[in-house]
Amino acid sequence: MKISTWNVNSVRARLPLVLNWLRESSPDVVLLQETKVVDELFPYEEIEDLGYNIAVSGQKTYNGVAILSKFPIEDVITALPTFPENTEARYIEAVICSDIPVRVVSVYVPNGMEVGSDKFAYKLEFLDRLHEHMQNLLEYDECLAVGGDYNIAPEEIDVHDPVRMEGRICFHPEERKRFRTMVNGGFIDAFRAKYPDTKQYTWWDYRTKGWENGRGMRLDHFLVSPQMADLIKDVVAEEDTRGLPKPSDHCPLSFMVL
DNA sequence: ATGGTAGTCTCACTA
Repeated sequence: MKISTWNVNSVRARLPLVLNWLRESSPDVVLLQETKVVDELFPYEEIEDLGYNIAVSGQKTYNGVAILSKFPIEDVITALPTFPENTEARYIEAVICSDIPVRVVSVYVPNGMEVGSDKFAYKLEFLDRLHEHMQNLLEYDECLAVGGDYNIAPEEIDVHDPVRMEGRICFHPEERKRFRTMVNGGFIDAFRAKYPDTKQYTWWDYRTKGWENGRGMRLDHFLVSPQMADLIKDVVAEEDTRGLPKPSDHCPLSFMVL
């Protein structure tokens, strides 16, 4: 079984790339972020034709998350229960009915725009509320994978130039502290647990030609429960997709279980 | 380098 997360930066603009990737990479479960489409206009048919069930939480123009699964999807929640006043489509949770049931979350953490701005405060608040809910989920003692675009590079190894990046958006101490709190609270950073010393990015800036320059950040993560971590055989960032024509600025991150 | 690129019911906003 293979579970992937991918910030596609518009599922409609990216549809040919997404369909090709689904065919070639054939993940069993996919967590999408930044679908940028209302639920009625989601490209259900094209994706269903490849054998996927679909659950979505979308909105116009911005944000939007979804879950694709070759197994039945049950118990869908389309908002973060601990943040009811949040109206942006950044959270979807469901149970995947495979041999071993797996609870999955697709989350799109706010970017924060500029350190000190209202959007930065919103990012920190979202992370606090997310952590609160994740702690509640952890008490179920089940296979749980919270995947998505956290918009946080957790450690120095996760950015190209940590000195230059210090205190800037996605590498600010207040963001990194919250990511650490999640790990200290019992979650496992699936990629980092498997590869303690490997520099691996999942996002490269369009504007500064990050891909061409080999400069990116590791912003997309799977935080998993211990029960899930025990079953993980490997974790890979499928960065080849970033070099294709009309790419997303993020690449898929996937883990395999037996 | 307060630039640059990409996406969206756009000429402004988010990332």
